[in-house]
Amino acid sequence: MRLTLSTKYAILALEELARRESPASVQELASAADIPQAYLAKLVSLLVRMGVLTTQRGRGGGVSLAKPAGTVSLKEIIEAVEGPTALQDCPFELSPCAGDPCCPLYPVWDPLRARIVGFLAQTSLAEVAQRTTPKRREQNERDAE
Amino acid sequence: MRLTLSTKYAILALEELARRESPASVQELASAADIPQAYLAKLVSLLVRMGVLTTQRGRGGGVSLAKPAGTVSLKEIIEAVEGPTALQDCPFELSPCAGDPCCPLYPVWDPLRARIVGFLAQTSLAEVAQRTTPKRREQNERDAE
DNA sequence: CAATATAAAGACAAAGAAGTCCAAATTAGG
DNA sequence: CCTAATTTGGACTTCTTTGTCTTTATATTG
Repeated sequence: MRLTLSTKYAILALEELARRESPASVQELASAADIPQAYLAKLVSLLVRMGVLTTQRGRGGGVSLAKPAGTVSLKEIIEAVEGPTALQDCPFELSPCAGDPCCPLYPVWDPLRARIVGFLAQTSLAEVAQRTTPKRREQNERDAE
Repeated sequence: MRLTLSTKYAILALEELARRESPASVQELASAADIPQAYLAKLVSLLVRMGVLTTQRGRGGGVSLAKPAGTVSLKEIIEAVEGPTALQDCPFELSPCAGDPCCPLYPVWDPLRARIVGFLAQTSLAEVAQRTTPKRREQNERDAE
């Protein structure tokens, strides 16, 4: 359960993409979601390798979702960015939590973790994109200043 | 909710200390809890400044808890190490979660966060030290190799 | 006082995350 | 074919975390 800024960027960019019909360029996504463009370009590259995005080079090209937004879970995105085991271990790192009942925090942490992961697996990009209100977008824009 | 290795080290070292009656040297703690000694020395120094530990220099000196282990919460320790707001924000960092209902993850994350923080506030170092079984200690020692 | 054991503090190195820049490859349109 | 718009890839910087090393300050014991 160690999430970096890259996860935030990935979710924000994919969210933005899910709200559009047509492909968007990295530049458009970066400015819409307020993400450093060159950094996002690398993230996009990673997400293509992980099968979350597809891209089209050249004029008129851009980035598209590899699957419908309703079928992409947050869990999938996080694992693509942070690695396949990112959601398994305890944030305290006292030990790899999933499967070590000897950890003193295990009895409390594990059920919570299970609920979080369950939620992430259940929640699709489409839902997040829809749930993000215009109000929140304005807030983000203000934060950016 | 951004926790680093330092938090793990702090909890392990304090746990070890809580199991003893008398002060222990940084060296003893480091080897018992398998933490790099010089790094732990700095952590101890921080925890002294934050009022969690007291130290005694010179021969026969060492590190002691500033308060009884039953009165030190995990929350306190985490905030001492990571900063006072470490437990407030969302691990996805989509926005500062505590108090931003516009975040699309807020409705799900915030109750979970509240439960985690509640647990951390309720759980004392003494409980964790007690709950840590000898089996776990052996496991940690094996892991160290 | 001398020797020893200890914490404290600072400089430094290593590794990873975040961010920037630039050149190359690819595609569309004129 | 040429140009513009794109992604791709690599080199590089900067910052934070983690880790090491050395010196200094402080206390105890004999």
